[in-house]
Amino acid sequence: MKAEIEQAVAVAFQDLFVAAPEVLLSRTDEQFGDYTCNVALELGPKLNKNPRDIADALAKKLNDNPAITSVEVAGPGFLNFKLSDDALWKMAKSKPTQSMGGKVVLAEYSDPNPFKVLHAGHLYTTIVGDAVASLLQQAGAEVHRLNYGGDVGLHVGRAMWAIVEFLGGEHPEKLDDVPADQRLEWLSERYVEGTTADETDESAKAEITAVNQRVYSIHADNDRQSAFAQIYWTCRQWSYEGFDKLYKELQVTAFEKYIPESEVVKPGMEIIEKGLQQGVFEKSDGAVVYKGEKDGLHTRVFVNSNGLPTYEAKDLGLAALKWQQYHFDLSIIITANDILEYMKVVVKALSHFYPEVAKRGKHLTHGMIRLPGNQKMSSRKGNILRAVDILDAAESANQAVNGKSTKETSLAAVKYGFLKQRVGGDIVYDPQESVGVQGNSGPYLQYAHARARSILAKAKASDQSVTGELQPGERSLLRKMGEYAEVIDKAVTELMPHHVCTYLYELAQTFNQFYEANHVVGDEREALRLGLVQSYATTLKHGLGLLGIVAPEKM
RNA sequence: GCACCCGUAGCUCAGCUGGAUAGAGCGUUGGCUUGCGGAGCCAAAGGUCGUGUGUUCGAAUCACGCCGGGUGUACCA
Repeated sequence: MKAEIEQAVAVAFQDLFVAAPEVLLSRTDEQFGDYTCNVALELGPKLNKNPRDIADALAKKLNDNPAITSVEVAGPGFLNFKLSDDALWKMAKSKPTQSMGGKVVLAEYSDPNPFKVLHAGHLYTTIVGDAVASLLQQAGAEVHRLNYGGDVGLHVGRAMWAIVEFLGGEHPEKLDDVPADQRLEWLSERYVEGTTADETDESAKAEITAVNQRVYSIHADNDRQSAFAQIYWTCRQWSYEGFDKLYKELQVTAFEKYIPESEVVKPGMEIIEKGLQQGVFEKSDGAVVYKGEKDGLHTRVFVNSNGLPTYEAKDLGLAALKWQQYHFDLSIIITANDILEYMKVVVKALSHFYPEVAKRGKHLTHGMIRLPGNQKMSSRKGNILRAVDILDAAESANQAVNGKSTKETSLAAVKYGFLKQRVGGDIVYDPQESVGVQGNSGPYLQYAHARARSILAKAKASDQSVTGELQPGERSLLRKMGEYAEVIDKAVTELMPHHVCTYLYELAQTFNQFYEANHVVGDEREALRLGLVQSYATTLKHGLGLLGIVAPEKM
């Protein structure tokens, strides 16, 4: 409908003034109409004409469009369109655009590292990534959800060193003594110990460097036998099992697969070799570096002086691997913004080998996840904000505020609390507010949905497909529902799920206003109004579904 | 130093491909209930959109400077 009117305006404009403008309609305050268009204002000066005259001429020409009941010229030259009731009904039924139809999209997010805990940032990208992936999927994309994590690297060296210390030597059988429900906790304690030793103890540091090398060797030699390797594989498995358990609890869409860093070492190193020959990379102080200064960036180490690949080299390998396996149209990576500059260097280096891959990549970044009150968290020493801390906080706040806590509401609280904020800056998560019985929260929307369902349940089964002339309150509601498809399209284009949150909340408010003033069950307009309620509940549920939030029938 | 990000109501945030009186939630103050789920609705108070200049018919939105906060800046990820 929007596109049709834009087209009509463009044609009318061309008829009148020859010039062919790009016409964009936007939503406007209901007091002005349904859509507004400022093309006259934009082009008036260029055509040396008074914008109001242009607008008047356009309005006259557009007045016979059946979808439009009135075109008014307002202010300095806005064209305000009021749609017919028929058009509104049609729009409320329209589906979001299949703008990604047939496209292959990779979505990489969450990315926790084995041997470490899942922290609040991982939780955030898990939830946002799931929503972004769902949005793209509904737009027709073939989405592959990928999870990449460091099963090799310095942090593993640190953890493995401390694990062996703890076990009093390379005794894999002693791992049996660690209770199954405490494995993740136990591993992260070892990691913290290893990190402390690495930073404070010179001899430990040397040992950790050696242990790190040995971990790489496990993969290079495909070692499943040695005592050291057995410890490694067991602990890595513990990590993956722990991650899976959390994802299941979160009720997010399952990942298609994990890509462990160890698998991208080889392809990464091959690119480094090639790049050294071609002069893309150079040796410096025993390390292999990419000099980013020539591109306005900075120099980064891709292979350290011990001959081990850094994250940079592995990321090159990851990109190559993804490309070979999927030949994607778009590859999204969601991470914290502290690696933004880093990623630019990697992408620049990558563009020498896979220019198309570099072009099709999209890096979404987010800020710190904080609790209210600005509690400082050090990522170094283990006193970080963990994923489970957030979930626990939501649950106890739910209990405290509402006197009861269900999994549905607690999860909705966390997910909506994260998602309603624009992806980019720091995220403040307030458990109290997120479970809030009033206000802009996940549980509020769940309640709004349940209430609508309850009205429908109360009504006698009747024809809910009645359309017809609308009264003001009905019209406002239907008008708002018609925005849904546009909002989803916008969220897809911008990869910004928060637009969906903002909209759903506004929709619920619009409904509540309607509901306050209009009876549904038993009213002479019951059939038509039931149709509106039905459509509202469905829209709400669908929107929440895209955000990964369930909408129960009852609460 | 250089690069990038951020600065909108007491708090947490929308709005940013320039447009009509800058919007929500929480909190504060007041009102609405013999009615479909009051977890609601209505209303009030609260803003030099960090700051200055510029571009424009028009700037929270674009450009540049400044102030304030954050992150990155060679062998961590």
